[in-house]
Amino acid sequence: MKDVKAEIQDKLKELTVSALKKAVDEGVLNLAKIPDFNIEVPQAEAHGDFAANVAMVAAREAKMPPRKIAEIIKERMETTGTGVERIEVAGPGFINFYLSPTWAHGVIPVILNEGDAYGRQDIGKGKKVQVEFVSANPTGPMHMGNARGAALGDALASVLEMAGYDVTREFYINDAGNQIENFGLSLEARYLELLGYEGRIPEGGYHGEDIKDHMRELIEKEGDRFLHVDPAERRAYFIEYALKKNIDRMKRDLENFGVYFDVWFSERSLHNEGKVQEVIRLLTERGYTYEKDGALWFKATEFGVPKDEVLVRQNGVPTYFASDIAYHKDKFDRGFEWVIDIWGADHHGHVPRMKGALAALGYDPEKLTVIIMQLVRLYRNGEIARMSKRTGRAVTLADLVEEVGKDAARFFFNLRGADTHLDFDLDLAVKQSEENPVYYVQYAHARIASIFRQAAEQGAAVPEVRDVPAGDLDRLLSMLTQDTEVQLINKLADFPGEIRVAASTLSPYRIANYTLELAAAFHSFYNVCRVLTGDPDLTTARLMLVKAVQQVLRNAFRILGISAPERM
RNA sequence: GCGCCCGUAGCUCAGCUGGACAGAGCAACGGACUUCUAAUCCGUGGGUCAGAGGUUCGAAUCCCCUCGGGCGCGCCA
Repeated sequence: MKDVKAEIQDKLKELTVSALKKAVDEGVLNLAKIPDFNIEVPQAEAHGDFAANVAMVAAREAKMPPRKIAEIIKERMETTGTGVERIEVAGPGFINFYLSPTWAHGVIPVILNEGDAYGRQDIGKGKKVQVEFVSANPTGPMHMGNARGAALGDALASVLEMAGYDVTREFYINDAGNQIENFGLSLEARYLELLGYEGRIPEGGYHGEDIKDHMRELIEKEGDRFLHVDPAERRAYFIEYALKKNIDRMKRDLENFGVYFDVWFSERSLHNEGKVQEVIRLLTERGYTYEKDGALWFKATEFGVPKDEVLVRQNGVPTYFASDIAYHKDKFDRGFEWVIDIWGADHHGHVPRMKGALAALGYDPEKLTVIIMQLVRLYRNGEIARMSKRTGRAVTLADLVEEVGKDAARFFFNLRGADTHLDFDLDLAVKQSEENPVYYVQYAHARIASIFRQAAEQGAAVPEVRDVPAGDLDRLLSMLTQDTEVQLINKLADFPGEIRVAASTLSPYRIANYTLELAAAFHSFYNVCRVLTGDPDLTTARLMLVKAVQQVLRNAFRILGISAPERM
């Protein structure tokens, strides 16, 4: 919960504000109110540890050059006992703060004390949020797009948990509608074919090998008895049979990918419980529907959507849209205060009408956030590979895990934002698995584990922080003054802030990038500083440092769903 | 045609939600293992931030337009 860096920034801001107030009181500076400014970290080290942009922000109102304002504030800054070593005015008017190199050292005991909880924040304040992701059609195996969605959604859910939200992971099973009809017809066609009869897969049906496999297996178990069963009846049986197999397999594949859902929500249950009919009735009651061409339409245009949408087809069957409205209504009725959906880019047109429908029902559309994830383009043998599961040739999530590995795949997907169009070169990913960046970050963890094994042999151990007298702790940690040590410690102090930003911008990829930076800082340190030295105090201090690094790596890995190996 | 996303080094991408000279990895080249794992480190070269305007003290970042790529615009999901 503690954020050493944010505390320093707050303190510097307070110092700056009071200096500025003083100047105003003295009449040297003419400002009606304190301007909105921030304490940021300069990208160039030479510019200090922190910098305030207050002078530039205030320049217009104060009618004074920014550098002059900065000087005025600087002269009135009260820095005794704050760790600030010097202050300089630079560039267009930045006030740069140079702190004692040990300003962040206090983060080490914080990390060691908080352990797995280090980085946890409370910006969510326990708010109930649902993250719905993957939600792949249960008509076949999951593809690369689903894999990306799984990696992204799970990491996002974890980031939100770390940020203090009460998160539920949910998978929506599309076990109703047209595609299920086609699924049944496809299964039936294969069944007939396998028994030497003529079968025809309908337009929009499924041609994959998995459909055949299902029926082959069924024939082994139950023979040809369905030849004489009423077609509608046998299709229903085939659907039940294959759907269960597919869903079980999806659960298994996702678990192998390290993704676990709290809720598997069936679309069919919405129909069975009359919730689809109810939502259609409600929309009609509220005057947002009309009949045309024998179908029932939703007046989406009243909500800024380009065209109205069909809710119930001419044949009386509700559309996917209708059940999706019922589904989202149900989400809010279950008490979620915030609902996040992760959809593929091919569904983005669905967003405004979904929000429109929620508004029509009297729900706040702002409480629904839809993350549009750009599609994965798969390359194989240097060519674009079609990902349609209907060709039966697509690389599945299970293939990916087997070929590339869970850790590499999950890390790779979370290295980029949802916005990026992702080209996944399968050959390259497989071939370069040894060079995959995931090994870089995991190696840092394994190296630290190795140090501890070595330390144990030598009888050196990391002391429990609570066993070390406070004065002693400061003395030990203040020995860590080499550049690589200071940089590494500063990086550790960044973690809580990274969690906050990743959560508030819904960008778990930041955490992956952070692990790369932290690992880089550690590897640099490792090549310069020996941990196990002849000096017991220095050894203890460095053991605490690398223990803290290992802890933060683990916390980040947990979010990303990758393992923390003890050896590599 | 209209809407959404993207365009940063040879390649893949960051760029802290407007800050001080644009960064990293891969690829190329040159160095570092009798010491806790060299799956590592250190160094060198490389960019008109697609293009043109605008807002601002200040723009890769925000707004408008153009060009290029992806995806949508179904009584499919």
